Amino acid sequence: MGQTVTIKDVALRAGVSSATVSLVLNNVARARVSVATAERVRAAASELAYAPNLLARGLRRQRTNTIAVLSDEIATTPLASQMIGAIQDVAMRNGLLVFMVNTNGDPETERSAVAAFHQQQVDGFVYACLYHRVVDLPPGMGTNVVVLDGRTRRPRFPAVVPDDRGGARAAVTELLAHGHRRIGFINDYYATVAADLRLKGYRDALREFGVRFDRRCVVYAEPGLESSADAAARLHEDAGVTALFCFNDRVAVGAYRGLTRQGLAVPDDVSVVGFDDQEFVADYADPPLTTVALPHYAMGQWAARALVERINGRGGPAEVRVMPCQLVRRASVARPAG
Amino acid sequence: MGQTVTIKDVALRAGVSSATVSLVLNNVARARVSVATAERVRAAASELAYAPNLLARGLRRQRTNTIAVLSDEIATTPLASQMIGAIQDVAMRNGLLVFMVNTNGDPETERSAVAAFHQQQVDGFVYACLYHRVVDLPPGMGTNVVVLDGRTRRPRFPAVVPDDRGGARAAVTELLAHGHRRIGFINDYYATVAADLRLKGYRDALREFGVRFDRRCVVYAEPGLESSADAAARLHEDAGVTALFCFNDRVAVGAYRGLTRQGLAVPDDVSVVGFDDQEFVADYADPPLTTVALPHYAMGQWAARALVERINGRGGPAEVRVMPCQLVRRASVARPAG
DNA sequence: CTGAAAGCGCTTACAG
DNA sequence: CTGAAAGCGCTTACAG
Repeated sequence: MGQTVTIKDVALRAGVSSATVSLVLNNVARARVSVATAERVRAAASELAYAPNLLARGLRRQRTNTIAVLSDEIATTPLASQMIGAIQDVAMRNGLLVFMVNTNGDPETERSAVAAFHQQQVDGFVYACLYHRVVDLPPGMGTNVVVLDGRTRRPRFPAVVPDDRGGARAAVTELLAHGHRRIGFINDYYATVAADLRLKGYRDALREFGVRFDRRCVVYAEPGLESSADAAARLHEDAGVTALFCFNDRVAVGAYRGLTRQGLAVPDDVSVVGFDDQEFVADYADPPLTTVALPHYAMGQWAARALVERINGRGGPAEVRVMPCQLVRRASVARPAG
Repeated sequence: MGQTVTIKDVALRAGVSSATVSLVLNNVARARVSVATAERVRAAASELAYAPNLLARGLRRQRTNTIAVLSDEIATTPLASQMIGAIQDVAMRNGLLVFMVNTNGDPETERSAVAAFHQQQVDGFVYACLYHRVVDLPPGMGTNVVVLDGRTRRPRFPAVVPDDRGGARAAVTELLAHGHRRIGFINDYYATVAADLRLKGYRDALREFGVRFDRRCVVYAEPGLESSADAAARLHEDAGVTALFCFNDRVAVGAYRGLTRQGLAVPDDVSVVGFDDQEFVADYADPPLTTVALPHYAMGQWAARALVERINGRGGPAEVRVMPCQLVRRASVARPAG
């Protein structure tokens, strides 16, 4: 840097005080600067390619136009990079610069990151979760906080989560609408918020079609393709299922595999629906997988906008926004055989 | 924020000047402060939970301990999030906060981002590319710049790229070592740096094994599974290939599909090797794909470290670091049939 | 050993 | 309409 041009240089060249330069360049309405002076100032500024030092401005204004995104290693997981992209887009459009850190969910790291960003005088925080969950926020983030893909136990801040229940309902409805009545559900092994809500959505759909819930149709798969493959095979053999709703697309890929091994074809013998619409998984499956899209971009956008509102003092109440999840139809659903 | 505690509050409570507080808290060696005074200062600081305002410090020191990562929409692509993770890890360990923006490679956006970060007085830039390429950097980034997964035409800054050529050579050698002699190469449709280098690596391996290069064995696939599927089928039928080296894992998935349609099994009838080691693609393929890993984490780490060195004035010459690419053996390679 | 002063580069009442 | 002054919260020679 070294020879940076400051407001003083502009003032000198325009033959005015630096106060006047500031007033002109910031378009301060109540300051009635003569047109001629303003003109000279602008000319000088542009000739010198003057750009205000944001540190000095921030120090003086007590406002930095920066935000921090704390994430649960989110930035390193393919699924959620859309959320980050959305935040950045909104930030840019609002003249905000964004700090990003990933804490791996470690409370110690979170704490120190929050402290560091506070010292850096950020205007607000987005706390982004790797997957839909109920979180305990690190202390001391202040009041300009928005939770993304998660929510706090008590609604202290705006939060946005996907409509897992509605999405699951849509997925299972798609199967029911094709005539399936024996529908298996391979749920997540972990008792997550999403697992719980997707089960509820599964039952919702069944109920609406007057199909009785049969607990033998729901099964929990451990991580890894093999567990899902086994689950799918069992569900077909033991529970006589003609369709499968899978907790996510990766589970669905496992299910494909289990079915194929039994000599069963998707969707001719068994229909399959996934969840997430994960790129290179759902679309690369053979046949391409019908699934439910997680609205990552929309959630990120909503969160960033909510934060901007808060920062500008126009923040509403601490709403938990539930973002709809669209069904994406591809080629893994057909009417039941026979 | 509002009632933040400043150095003045600490000074008041400790009964010293703010200069002394600063000296003590920064452990300034040449300042000989009495042990008793230092003790009082530290006590006061900790009682008040004082944390220095980094804006003020930055303004004064002309050094902010922040860096900016400009990316080519890198952060929104699954492949490269490892690079970002690595940068953040190194940054954190060095007390650096990181700004992140993705410019979608738009020169206009890049320019304004660079300007904004300059105004924010960042200490340096990482210019991160989506894929290995030769780039024109936006003007005015100054001297503390490192290029990640790309390099400039002239070596002005440290840069780190993957060893595409060596990786390709390793991939094809794996095939040759299993006894294959007719080896097809489905290369990228676009004339990228990577496409060029991987072709060179392919030829290197052939040469080492005394296998003559046959141009009918190399083919270019457009984006999308179908084009790769066709290419694979053609290569097997027309060129009598028993093994396939694919530009990347996604192409390999397409190849699997084309082979399967011909009633050909991987690896019993045709062996396949990919490139990238893309999560959920290479490992989820059936059979799991032998491939070459792109060293994203290592590259990100190297870039961040090089930037730290530069910032600290210990930067060496503008080296282009070529990072080795490891072969990852899975289940898609076998000896040729018969 | 410690304090007063200047200054980093801005913005914002306050005078005039 | 415009300038001098104070102040945001630090750090760093400089005195003493």
